[in-house]
Amino acid sequence: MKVVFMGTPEFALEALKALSTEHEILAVYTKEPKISGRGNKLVKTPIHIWAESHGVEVRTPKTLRQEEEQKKFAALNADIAVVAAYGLILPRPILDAYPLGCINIHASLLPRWRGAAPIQRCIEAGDKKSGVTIMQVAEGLDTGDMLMKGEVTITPQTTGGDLHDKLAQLGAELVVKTLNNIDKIIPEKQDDALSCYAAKVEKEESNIDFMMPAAQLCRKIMAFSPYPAIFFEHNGERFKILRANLAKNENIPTGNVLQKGLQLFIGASDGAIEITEIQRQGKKAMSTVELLRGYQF
RNA sequence: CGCGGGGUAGAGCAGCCCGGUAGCUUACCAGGCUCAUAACCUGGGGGUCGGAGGUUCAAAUCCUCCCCCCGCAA
Repeated sequence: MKVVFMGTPEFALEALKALSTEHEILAVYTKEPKISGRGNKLVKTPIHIWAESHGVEVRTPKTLRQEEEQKKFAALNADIAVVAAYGLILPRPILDAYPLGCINIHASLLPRWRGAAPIQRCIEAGDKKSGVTIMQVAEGLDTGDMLMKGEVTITPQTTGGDLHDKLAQLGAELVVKTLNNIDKIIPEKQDDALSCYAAKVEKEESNIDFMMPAAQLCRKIMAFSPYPAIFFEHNGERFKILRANLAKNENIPTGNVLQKGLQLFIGASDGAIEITEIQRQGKKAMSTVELLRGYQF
């Protein structure tokens, strides 16, 4: 099939790679390079870099609202467009440009967790499973008809990063499968009554909230690990918490950070958590045991 | 030129400002003590102090350039 791929972050890359092995990628749409990172350098998206190194045309319009862009899109004459965390809204003319329309790879079991940050929000909420939904793109936010789903389980040890990687992989497999069976798949409507929204992750959220119940704090830490990561401040330094679990038998005052031998605890509102993986500012991530060999709280 | 931290024994850190051939914790090895819930005591091995120049009688420590890692901001 002739495919136009639209995506931006790392999450989309697996899908693009998988599609490229079985289908023809006519062009790639991605966000334009932006000033980012140390030194404020112009950084291209992972999709952009991959496409360039594989000789695929890259397009980086700021918006698809203009008729001119829409015509250029349609002129590619693809069979279908595959979208994965692209970041731009697709207007009607784009959705209707190709015979098979646009399908999206969404990192949740829709209709649960529509929106921007399904990976983090489902762990934070304590869901026992998550997955990927391949769906038709509609005008509403992640409301289109579903074509295919795949599940993965979430354990208390699953971090946002772990889930991200698994879902990216799963999404890649499913989207290929979807394209190969597109004529046999019967689209399934979403039950709006079961939907919920995964709010964008805001910067302020990564500042630790000691008033949270311990269990919830743990989930949030795992959900936000490794990025953006929950942090606390101590001795004027910032420490990212990358992994934590409930500390049942510890009684630590809310908001206190307590070192006990080679263990590190933090008091939440109704109990304590033990930090097991941590990153001191300016340092690499390491197990708490390693840090405590040389650093005293 | 966005702001900043760091690269020192296997691991984690101190020392650097106020130059004088390196220290702590842990791990490892040996011996001792002994049933200790981070067991303890004694002894021991292990380091081109990221790389290259420079200043100096002398540089991990001061100066210059380079490489690598990371936090913040966006």
